[in-house]
Amino acid sequence: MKSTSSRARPTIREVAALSDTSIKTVSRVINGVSTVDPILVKRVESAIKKLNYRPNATAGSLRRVNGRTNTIGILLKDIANPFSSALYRAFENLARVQGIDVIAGSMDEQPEREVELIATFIARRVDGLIIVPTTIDHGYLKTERKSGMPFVFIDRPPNNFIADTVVATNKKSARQATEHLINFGHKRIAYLGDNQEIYTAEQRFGGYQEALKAAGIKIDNRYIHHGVENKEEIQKFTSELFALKDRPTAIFSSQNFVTVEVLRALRQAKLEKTIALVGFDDLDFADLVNPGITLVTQDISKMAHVAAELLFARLAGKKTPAELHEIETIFTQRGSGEIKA
Amino acid sequence: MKSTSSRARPTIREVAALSDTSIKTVSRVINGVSTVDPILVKRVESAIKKLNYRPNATAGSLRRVNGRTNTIGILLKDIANPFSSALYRAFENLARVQGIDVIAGSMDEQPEREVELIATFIARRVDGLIIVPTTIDHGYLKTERKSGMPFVFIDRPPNNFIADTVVATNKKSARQATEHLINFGHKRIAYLGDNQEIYTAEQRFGGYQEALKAAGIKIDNRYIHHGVENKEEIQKFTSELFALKDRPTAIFSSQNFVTVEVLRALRQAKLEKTIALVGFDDLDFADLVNPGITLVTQDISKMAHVAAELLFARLAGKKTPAELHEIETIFTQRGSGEIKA
DNA sequence: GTGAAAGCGCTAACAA
DNA sequence: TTGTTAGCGCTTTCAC
Repeated sequence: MKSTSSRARPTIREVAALSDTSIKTVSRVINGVSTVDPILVKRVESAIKKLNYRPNATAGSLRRVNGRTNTIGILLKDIANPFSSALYRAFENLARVQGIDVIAGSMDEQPEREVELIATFIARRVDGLIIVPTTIDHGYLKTERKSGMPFVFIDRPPNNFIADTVVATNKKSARQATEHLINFGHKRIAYLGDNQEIYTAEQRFGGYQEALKAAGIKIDNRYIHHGVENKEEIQKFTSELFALKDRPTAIFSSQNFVTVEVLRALRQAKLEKTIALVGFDDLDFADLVNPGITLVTQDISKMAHVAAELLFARLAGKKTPAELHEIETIFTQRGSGEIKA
Repeated sequence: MKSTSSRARPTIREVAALSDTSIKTVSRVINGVSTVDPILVKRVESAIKKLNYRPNATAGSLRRVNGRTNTIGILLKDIANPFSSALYRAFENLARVQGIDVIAGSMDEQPEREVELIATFIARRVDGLIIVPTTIDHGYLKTERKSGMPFVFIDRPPNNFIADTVVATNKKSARQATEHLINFGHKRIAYLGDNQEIYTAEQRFGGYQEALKAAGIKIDNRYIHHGVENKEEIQKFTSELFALKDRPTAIFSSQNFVTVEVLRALRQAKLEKTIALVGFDDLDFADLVNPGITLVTQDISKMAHVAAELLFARLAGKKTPAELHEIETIFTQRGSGEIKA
């Protein structure tokens, strides 16, 4: 037998030697197999304590029959964004009760970063992957699926790849939000949102358009802005908007940080009580400003639950076709959306 | 040789067979060893592509000479809290450039959860650990250090355990914030903060006390509240506070979510322009309410940088005594803290 | 420059 | 119930 190095971590072999039994018995004790003599269990446990032995989980999964690492990976837009971190936390809670750990990565909408992170996670042999995808052809995942790795997409569906997907009712909810403004007499309604290549932005803009069309309101491109790279861009667009003779009487903002910038611009122009505002996504201070901000909120907890259940079911062997789940949103009126035209 | 199962992932052995070379050469190609014949490199690379081979990182680290997994663990209070997620993101960025992955866990101030998560992370053989500790005796980590695992504590120091620590200048900054209120003529200044067993709360309360003492103001316990389990509790305390005949003319709030609740209470009582307010921690809407909220903000990015550098230095073998770094905060006046008594 | 053999720490299979 | 042996997929050692 090898000499016990005092620097390195003790291994299962050293525990077996100290407790005068075999490594297999130690393995049984570690894994809580009930058929071990209680006396041996005691001996092994005291040896573990004495040596401060910590089983090596990565070594264990190497030979394990299903090769599971009890880890899932989650790819987010940006963990520092409240939507992402709330999603992450929801998954953390759901995974923990299954004894599963979560590893995460932020992609910042960069496709090459998505590919890179997926490669990293596969190299770590995660059991499954939850993905808020970037705008990219996901065909490259097809070969990956052959190895049995389950994927669940959340917030946006994949492109050119079929997999379980959980999204909010983006189009329908955006339409309802816009109709809400129309019901308050608005006809000149501005739209600000992200690049239309992004699924959620495209859907929400679609809902906005549907509402206007249904109400017989012509779409005016001067009121519409896609692509919100940075705050300055939003400030520039809104200041031009507010300067128009026939400026809009209401604004629909299709994303949380866009709403924040729009609000900032409205307050600077002292128009926050004049121009109506409805936003998509939650803001934790929505009720703290005056007027409060009327918002369409995604049910993040529900989305995470549905996605997690799907993933766990796939891990448990569920073989049915990929499912698409649309989760209802929550609409909360707080004042900004109820300003009349 | 074993037969190639079409279901399982290909291994290095199958790549070697297909490229008609040895597994050692494949290993060299994967790891970018330069001494391989370019022709062999080509053959191996095309076999990798053909088989869609993905190296197993966990298997690799098992035999690797330093045993590194290129993973660090980070233990947070709650990843859904903006302070935590900003920290996480900062570490993610810093680790990525070193080719290191980050795994995280939320502890919700529960000591048993801390112990559990540390055990999990050690079982995964993380190379190092960044910890926002709960209130617990960290003596149990002493045995762990013998195995060479570096620990860096952030936001709060460990108890009964010496390790690198990065904190904000909590006491000094709280004192300055309180002095700021005193300079605006306030003598009745309320304090709301977390349980004093929590280091940051205790330090910040200490700074508050120092400022009052230095100004010759007697501390009035009716104005002080420790322990902020839930929102209702804060609402209850503030409503009692506002009902006092000699109610405070200013409030110092020692934590982000406490400030939000205080603000909510002030607005409900229509006192937000009457009672001054200074808060510790950042709020992303500080400039969007009226008056804007005067805040002491921690330099999260700097804290993460310093902590990460410490950790990487320890991983690189730095053996000097444990260091304590105090990072300066940023004070931003926005109106709420400049209301006169 | 290349490869055969050993072994990392653990679990599976099977024998005792 | 317990232990022995093989082997997970890779890196290391060392000989060629």
